[in-house]
Amino acid sequence: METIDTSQLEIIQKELAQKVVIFENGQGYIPENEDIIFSLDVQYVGEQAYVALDVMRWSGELLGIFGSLQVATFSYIPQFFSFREAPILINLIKAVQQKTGFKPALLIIDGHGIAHPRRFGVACYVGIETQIPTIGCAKEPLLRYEGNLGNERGSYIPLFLENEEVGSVLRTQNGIKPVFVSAGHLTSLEVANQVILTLSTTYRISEPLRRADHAARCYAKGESLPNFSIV
DNA sequence: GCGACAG
DNA sequence: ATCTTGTCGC
Repeated sequence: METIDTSQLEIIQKELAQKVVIFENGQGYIPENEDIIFSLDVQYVGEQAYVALDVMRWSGELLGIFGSLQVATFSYIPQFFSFREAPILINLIKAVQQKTGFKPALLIIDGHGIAHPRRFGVACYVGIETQIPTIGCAKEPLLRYEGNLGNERGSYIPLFLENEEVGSVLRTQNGIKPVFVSAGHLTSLEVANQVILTLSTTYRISEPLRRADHAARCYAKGESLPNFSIV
């Protein structure tokens, strides 16, 4: 087992976090019908990373799902997840843009944005590197929170860091465990919540992230899938 | 000091 | 994330 000095990584995170731009509610990126949205997820087999990227329009149209096999070069450390996964995600985003010509207006990442101890989740890393508006949506919280969440779809309670609202505990389906939403770059928390809720039509997880998750799983198992192309 | 800790 | 059985429900 290799011990890693996370104190140096914390310094790097704090520096990079200064490049992150989060807008107040009502400002920054707001989705429009023609906008193309990229949503990504990864399945690991050891250090082999099977990455999938869903392409859809905000209007709902599915344009395709793309994948690539990459190798993770950084181990998973809680709070430092971005150093492992962001480079992998960025590689596929750039490859898909280059090979298909799709220009994403928004990226949706499986993980946190600024709802992170040093305001630098994986969605922030991807955002500042691509300079594309980015939202993070995680299945587990990284910041502690208190309060009672309403049982109905759309209920949410804020996630605070040093008295600042940095994210939301958002219920996407009635009576179902919530997800944890935050802005990653160039958008607002309000838009992040609205986008995730709007795209979570049937299940706890939003449709594009579910498709990416499913595609990455099939890809990792060598199973074929319609609309899926390796880039 | 001890526990908790995205994927 | 992954390792894992049966089971419930659409």
